[in-house]
Amino acid sequence: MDAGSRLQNRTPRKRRKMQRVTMMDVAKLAQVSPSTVSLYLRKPAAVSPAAGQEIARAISTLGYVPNLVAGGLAAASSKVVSIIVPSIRNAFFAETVSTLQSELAAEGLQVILGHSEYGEDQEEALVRTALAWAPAAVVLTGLSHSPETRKLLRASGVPVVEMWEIGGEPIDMAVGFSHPQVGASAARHLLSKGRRRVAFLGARMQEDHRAAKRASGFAEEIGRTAGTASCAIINHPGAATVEAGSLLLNRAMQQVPNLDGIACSNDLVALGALFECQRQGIAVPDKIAVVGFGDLDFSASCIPSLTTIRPSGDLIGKEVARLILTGIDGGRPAGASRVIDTGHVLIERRST
Amino acid sequence: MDAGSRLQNRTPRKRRKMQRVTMMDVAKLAQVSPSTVSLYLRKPAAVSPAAGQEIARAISTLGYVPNLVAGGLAAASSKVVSIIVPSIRNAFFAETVSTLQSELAAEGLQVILGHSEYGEDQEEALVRTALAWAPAAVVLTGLSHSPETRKLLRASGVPVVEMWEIGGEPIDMAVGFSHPQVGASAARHLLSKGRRRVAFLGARMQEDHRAAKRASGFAEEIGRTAGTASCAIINHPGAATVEAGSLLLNRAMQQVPNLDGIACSNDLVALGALFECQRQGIAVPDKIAVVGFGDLDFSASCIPSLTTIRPSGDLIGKEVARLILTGIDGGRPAGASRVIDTGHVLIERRST
DNA sequence: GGAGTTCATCGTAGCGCTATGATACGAAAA
DNA sequence: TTTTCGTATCATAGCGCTACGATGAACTCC
Repeated sequence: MDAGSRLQNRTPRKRRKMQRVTMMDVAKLAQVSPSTVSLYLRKPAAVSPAAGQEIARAISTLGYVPNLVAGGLAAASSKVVSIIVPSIRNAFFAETVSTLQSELAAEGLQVILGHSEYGEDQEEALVRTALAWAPAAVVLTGLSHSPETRKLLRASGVPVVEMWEIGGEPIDMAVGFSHPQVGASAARHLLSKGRRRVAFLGARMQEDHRAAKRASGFAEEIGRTAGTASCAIINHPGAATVEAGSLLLNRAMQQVPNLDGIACSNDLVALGALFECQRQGIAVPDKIAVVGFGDLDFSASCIPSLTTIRPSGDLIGKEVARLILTGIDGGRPAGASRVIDTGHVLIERRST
Repeated sequence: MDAGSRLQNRTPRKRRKMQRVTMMDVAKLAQVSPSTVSLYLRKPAAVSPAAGQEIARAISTLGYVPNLVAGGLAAASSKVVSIIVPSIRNAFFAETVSTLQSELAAEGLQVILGHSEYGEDQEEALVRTALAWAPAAVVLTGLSHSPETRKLLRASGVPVVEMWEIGGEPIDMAVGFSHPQVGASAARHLLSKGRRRVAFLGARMQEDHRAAKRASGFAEEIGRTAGTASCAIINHPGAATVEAGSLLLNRAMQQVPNLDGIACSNDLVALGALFECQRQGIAVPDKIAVVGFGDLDFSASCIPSLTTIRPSGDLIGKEVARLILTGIDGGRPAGASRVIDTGHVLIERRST
């Protein structure tokens, strides 16, 4: 078949003609070109007030909603930030994501959420789909990722922020604090209260590397002063819950005779330990001092109120947002400012 | 200037040539056409095993990541579900979102998250941007929305699921339970325990309409048996926290002499009340019985363990996912199945 | 008055993919 | 042998928008 006949029987195939209102419709009604409408939408100051008003009127008359998918394709970068956290059920990450979402939304960026359930393979899959959106940035939790994940992200050229942990080599940028130092702070605090027979109660530490690092920071600091013999690290394979706290306390008491202080990887665990002490009539802090981590909602109000370490998930969210936004505005921060230490604060209350 | 010269000085403008690996590159390497690659990616069974293998090899060699933005534009519907909740810090919604995200991710759908902070205007803005993504579905919380929000969503033709509440006219589909009935259940339970001088402790009830409905359901049921005189509804303008629970309990005791039972709009509030009782030496449940709502992590473990109502945020998430997925597969459910009642369960523990 | 300089606006080529209908090629049926 | 049918593959027209460069008109400056 020759080109002629091929051309001949080419029929203009019709496509599901969306009756979506397009920018073209707005342009026609406002008597300007589509480019002007696009320009108005992106930088209103660049079009004349007269035209601007006309366009605004047309938009509201037609109920025009811009198609960000098309915009993203044309601009080769969508107004999307992909956030991957281990679990959104975790109050820490919920707080960070919440703050981050607010800050980014204020600049017209959407948040796409994924959770990895502490699995590196799952994280890798999430990163893969995340990149498929040509996102403005990708936010990951922690510094431990599969080599493939790092490769993918590096190759993509997309700004990457790793949050909730510093102290290693970030892929691109990092915002967080040092987990070993958190453990050490807890240890020093217990030591300062004269405790020498202590334990660290953690949950899911095979997968939650950050919790594991808090534990080893704790053990190291204790070892320096009191010797390792009197420091146990107890792990609960399941999630960090109040119930896990009860179980862990009992195991700790078995393992460390005359236990007089515990640090918990999470305030929920600490609360569980507190409840268990109450149930067994163990005086807190007289007999056992308790330090938590997270400064959750209830920590100031429980009985006794909980000494804990506040990591400021909120501040992390804000800093991540700042990093992303300055990154998008052009100059990506270089050098030292690529890693931000948000620190941690020990809040002393009645439980120690 | 005539058309000729216009044509003449048209230079092929170069555009920031992304060196992104495209489907075309894969096609070239695999010696097939781009359509075949696309087809393989969408329905692998439709291409021959030989071609499929060749394509798979090319994809992995090049590290090809499909561009979902382009795909979404071409297919006129992106693989995105937009979820809008009042607050992700709230454990209820965190649970639902988490479940929903997992279920949808399994089908290749992404979740875009927004939170409205209980503001209808903010919700409207979120819906507007959500629609700009041509999402596969939009998920909202509750049945109360601004008229403009309803109009936008109806006009868009996008499947809409409203969750966490039923008992009104949904925009499209709804999954949840009746909040007045939850209040009534709590009331009946307290009445069955012989309590007659009761209060409902709520937070943020101006904005949180669902909490307000639980309160009025509670008051109504109490009024039917014990008369309204002995039932107070106390509201805390701030968020539903443990601390609010303490404050609210004190106000309730002032307002209702010989208070002997409380229902709380949230387990955190109940926990605060429990702590306050402990602090003041008020016996629970002997003197005051406490019913919560939510069955949060700590509710089974606290002292005394908390009688509460479980709304199953998890189940809601699953059902919403099911509705969305069947909707996408073609036939949108009609009639009664557009509203799913996930019910609620009262879990009796030691606090009553 | 002519040459520059702004400034607002416009025309249109892609962005990378999917959907549509066409087509090539065997196998089965006539 | 011819016709029909099915299957695998292909070519290409958009999807709706943004970015690029062009075009005039209005000003400014010698």
